[in-house]
Amino acid sequence: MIQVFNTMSRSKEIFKPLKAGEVSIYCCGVTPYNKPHIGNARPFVTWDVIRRYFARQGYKVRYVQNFTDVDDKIIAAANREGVSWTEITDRYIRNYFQVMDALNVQPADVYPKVSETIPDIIALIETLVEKGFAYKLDNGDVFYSVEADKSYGKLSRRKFEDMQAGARVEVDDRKRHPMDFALWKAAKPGEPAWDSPWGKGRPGWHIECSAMSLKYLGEKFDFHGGGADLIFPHHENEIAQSQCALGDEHSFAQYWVHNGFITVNAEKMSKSAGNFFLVEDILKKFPGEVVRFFLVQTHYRSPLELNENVVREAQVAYNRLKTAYDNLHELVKQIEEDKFLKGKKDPMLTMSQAGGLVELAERLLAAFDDAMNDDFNTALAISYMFELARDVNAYHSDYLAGKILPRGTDAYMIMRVSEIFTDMASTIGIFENVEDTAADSELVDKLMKIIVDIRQDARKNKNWAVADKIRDDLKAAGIALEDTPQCVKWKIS
RNA sequence: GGCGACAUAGCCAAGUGGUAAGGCCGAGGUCUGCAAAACCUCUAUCCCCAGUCCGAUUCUGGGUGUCGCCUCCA
Repeated sequence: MIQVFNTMSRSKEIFKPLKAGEVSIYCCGVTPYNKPHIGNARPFVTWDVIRRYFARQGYKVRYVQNFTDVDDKIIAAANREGVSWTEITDRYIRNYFQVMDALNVQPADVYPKVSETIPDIIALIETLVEKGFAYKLDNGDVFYSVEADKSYGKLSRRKFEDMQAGARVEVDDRKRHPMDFALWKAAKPGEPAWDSPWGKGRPGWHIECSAMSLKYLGEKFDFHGGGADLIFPHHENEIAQSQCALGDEHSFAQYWVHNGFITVNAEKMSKSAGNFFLVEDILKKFPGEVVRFFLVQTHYRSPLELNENVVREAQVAYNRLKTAYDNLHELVKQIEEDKFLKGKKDPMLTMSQAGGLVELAERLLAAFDDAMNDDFNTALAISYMFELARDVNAYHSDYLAGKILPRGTDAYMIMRVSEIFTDMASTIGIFENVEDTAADSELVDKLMKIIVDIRQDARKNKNWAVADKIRDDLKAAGIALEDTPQCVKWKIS
């Protein structure tokens, strides 16, 4: 049973899929007019974890995320640079995919664009005009009439009177009500424009998401999400347009999920405030999976303060889990190479030494799922990974010390523990880009073996000065050596 | 002005009507030639006041503080 905090009801609700065993999700994507900052990336990582979890629970997931590629800011950027608007959108869509790839975000099933959905948008506006929810002006603009919609404001829970109408909304005498918003904007010279029943023009903001979500997910779908700043006016307006056009207040998204903001000095990161950090720049200092781990270590609805220190802490924590992950794989490798698995049993080693560990792992996996079931509480879920890591590392230490060997029943138990830990890791989306440094590993492996052998000879002769110099110099070069009872390990730090 | 959220150890961060997960940092210890890694041990009565209750950090009211939305914004 999965519970989700629904912004519409402001409470946790039991998730009931519209179609058994299936989940449909629409997440508001980006307007490709510049590079994404870390705050922009948060919803996509959040939804990536949610969809991964649903998939692991056996749901068939359909995930749609749009590009709003027709927009004032895009046109402004194109004019500023003296290039076509498509050059701007192509460039930043490409950049978006690069960044998401680095953060290990799985691709959506569909990436609709406004420019490719114009007929559907026009049809939707026509319906709204016909039903009396929208009106056309002489210049070709079409506005949505909030007064015609009795339930307008239900998501953000606000009333027109409360909104200081006119104070911060652009005054426009042509509108029937100050809160009315544009569905269609009449073309101005030099702007992208399409033919419509109201003359040449382009869609306003909001209508495109209604059209795209309805087109690719149907009149009813399970989830709609994005950053909390989209609650009003964007999602409010999407609901208004969609439900009035469809004539069904139960249509459109069933659950509204909004993530909290990333803050800098406790204040919301935003492009307009200028206090933002591009994902691209953070990735120059930290691996993508570390940045991702940093994001999911906190519950998605909580604010997340960003500074270099907290990301560095996340890196240390990430490395701790990675060590356990590597230790498990080392054990599994040992098991796979162990001839004992192929038949005979060692009478001295039949007693289970991994029994406690596998029991703990199964219990923690259940706890992990419970946490995820409770509104996708990744912070709690991850804490169980740390608990498992502790005992895995303890077992691994005993193995290195020669105290135990994962044989017989224990071999299977360790493989199960590894499976569980990997399962948890892949749900939050880490330890999947492990091949990063392995590209030229063959040569490096050979070189390291030579160096380590020389150092081992020095150690045998108690020539500590040479042994330590090799270790220190390697450390300075970014390679850490660890002497264990059985072998010398090295890793690029 | 309207609406809303949050306030937990040095830092980050979960959570519950019955005296509080996890991570970072720090201290001590085991192991090691030394180190690293790993493991063990130690570090909070949950912003303030009042109320409800046998009992509140968790519920209610008030206060203080911080932040958000109401304009583009993830």
